Amino acid sequence: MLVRFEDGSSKEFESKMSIFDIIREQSDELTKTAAVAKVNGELKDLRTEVDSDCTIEILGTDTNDGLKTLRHTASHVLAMAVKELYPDAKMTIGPAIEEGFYYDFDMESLSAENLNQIESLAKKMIKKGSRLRKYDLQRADAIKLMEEKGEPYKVELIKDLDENAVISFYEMDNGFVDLCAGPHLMSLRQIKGFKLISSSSAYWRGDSKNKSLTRIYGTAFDNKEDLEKHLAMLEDRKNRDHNKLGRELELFTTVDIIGQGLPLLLPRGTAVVQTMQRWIEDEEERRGYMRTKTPLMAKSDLYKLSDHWYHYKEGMFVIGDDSDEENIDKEVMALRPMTCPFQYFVYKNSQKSYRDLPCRYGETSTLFRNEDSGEMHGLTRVRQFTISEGHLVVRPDQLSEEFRSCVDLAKYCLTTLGLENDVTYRMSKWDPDNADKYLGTPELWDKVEDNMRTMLDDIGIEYTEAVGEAAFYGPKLDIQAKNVYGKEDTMITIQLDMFLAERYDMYFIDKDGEKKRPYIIHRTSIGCYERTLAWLIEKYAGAFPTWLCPEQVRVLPISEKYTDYANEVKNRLVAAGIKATADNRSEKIGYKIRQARLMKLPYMIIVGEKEQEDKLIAVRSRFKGDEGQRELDTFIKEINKEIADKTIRAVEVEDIEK
RNA sequence: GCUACCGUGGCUCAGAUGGUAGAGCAGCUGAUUCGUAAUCAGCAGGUCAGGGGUUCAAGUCCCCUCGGUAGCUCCA
Repeated sequence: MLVRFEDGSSKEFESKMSIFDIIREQSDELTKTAAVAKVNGELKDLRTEVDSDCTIEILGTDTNDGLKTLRHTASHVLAMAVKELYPDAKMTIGPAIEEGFYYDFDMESLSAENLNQIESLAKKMIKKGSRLRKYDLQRADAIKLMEEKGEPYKVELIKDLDENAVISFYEMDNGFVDLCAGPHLMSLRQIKGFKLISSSSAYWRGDSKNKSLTRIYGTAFDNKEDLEKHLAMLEDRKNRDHNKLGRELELFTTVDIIGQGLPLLLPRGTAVVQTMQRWIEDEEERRGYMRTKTPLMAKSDLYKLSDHWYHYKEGMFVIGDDSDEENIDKEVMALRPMTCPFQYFVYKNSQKSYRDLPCRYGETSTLFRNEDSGEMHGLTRVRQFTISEGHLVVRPDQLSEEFRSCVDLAKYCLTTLGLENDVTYRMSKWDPDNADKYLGTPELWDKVEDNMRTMLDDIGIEYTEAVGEAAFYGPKLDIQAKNVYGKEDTMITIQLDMFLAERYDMYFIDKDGEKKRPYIIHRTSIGCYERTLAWLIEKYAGAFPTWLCPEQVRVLPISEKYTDYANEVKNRLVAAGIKATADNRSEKIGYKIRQARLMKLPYMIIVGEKEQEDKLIAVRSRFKGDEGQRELDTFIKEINKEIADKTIRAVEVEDIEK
């Protein structure tokens, strides 16, 4: 057989051979770094035997697939160590994930100390080294083996496989065996950095009805330096975490007695949000939106009309008891979890002609959602939030153009905030296997999803498709972003809805004089302000672009002698519309600068004898450090341009201290 | 909602095995009047999240509630 290699070379082999042996024929060195291989483009374990002409791409531990293989093998080492220390632990699954691996066990939960013990044993095992031997069993034998080993979860996994599936196992030198499809490293010696990160819990098969398992997260690398770098990066993330930074920078706080998921925006946080809100409201109005202001609550009947009541009552704050038979006539209200029906009634206030469409309604809308207690987090998952909500009522022939304009607006917002490269687009589809969760028929869903796909392809954005992520009334384009810990959230969503117009009996009179159903686009432009603020804090580590800063300039007199001049400068800045303050405390200049830097201010103006005499100012920025003296008017002109243009100024000097 | 961990002055944290709370920063007062990331001194500040229990004695042990963190599950 003829084996072709990635580099273009090829070699003839007599008989069938494992990929590993083929690699060894090539070079002994290569066996030290090779982790896995692609045979004719398909990922294969190095133990795989080839017996016909093929192309082989050898993937080292420095490649994505190679590192993934290494980490998968590391998860087996973890399992081996756990089984040695906790023989009663039952193994379940242990895959490689983005930044490492995890393994789920049915066992007691673990303390940090337990984790350390497991880690040291695992490291010892790696140091000792072991080859991994792979062997296949028929289904029945596989079940028998795992029953003998007392691994009920493995038995369950095997039973899910096809009757005549061949099931592979990997065995270590010490006899530790794990059911696994592979691929795996040939031996443990390639694992050079191993670290357990945390333990937590996870449900068996990801279903909250199932048993809660103990999950151990870890990571592994093919060299120590990368591990160190990774751990340093994990540490650095904490410094960007909005939940920590946002409190330090006095942007928001929470108060036990006020309640979970109910953050208080402090003056600084409010200033940032207000700046965004004014910008977005103006921008939307420029784009033909009409602003509404609708009630924060309504009778339950309103939500019944849309089916929200039946689909999401658990997620609503209901006022009054609708199960109280005695007072069946008593009004039951609910705080609104969305704005849709309110704006529908704005539309329905007058009869609409085809000429009136599209109707674009926008509202800075406060919503209430009764999230489960374990779900709340900082500003990203809260029970009350304010969103740049909007609904477009459109004729079918306008759908495509209006959808595009919504995407356009969202992209404009992202670009202006400097976030456009940090998002991914996801088309969220319904789940035909859970049809009762959705309104409408499969035919309609197929139609509207095809429609969305066409529009997305037309616009030319790259997107993934996700089953079961749709709203109950239609598919969504979700714009996703990851937080500092890599957890993904929806920042912006644009949804197609072909059901609710009928529910609320919305129509327009078409050219032919007939009543027609409009389509509705549910959308947000900048998302909800709390979540977007959180995202911005993490993106900029609290050092917002100047136009968003709650305090743009702080005037720092060298000593109290120059307080009057400092105030004069500050007053002129404020009069010019700049968010400026003066720090007139009798502190040394270095101290004042330090504090202003810690609060991540973009500009400091330092005034002393020289400036007062020459009627100048000395500028220090977080972008360039000491920028020297200039006229105040020049500075005002420059900063006002920076604010008006929403410039994102690049930082040219590094912080001396974090 | 589940599992685990955590909750000590505004903030960050120290307070083995139960013996009656301590530091730094911030704050206040005074001194200092200073040229680009921390001037000095003094003062004040805590029913140790809340409630219940065990004990001669609880910040420390147990239970409940509230709140926080991580992961899971959920997210119109």
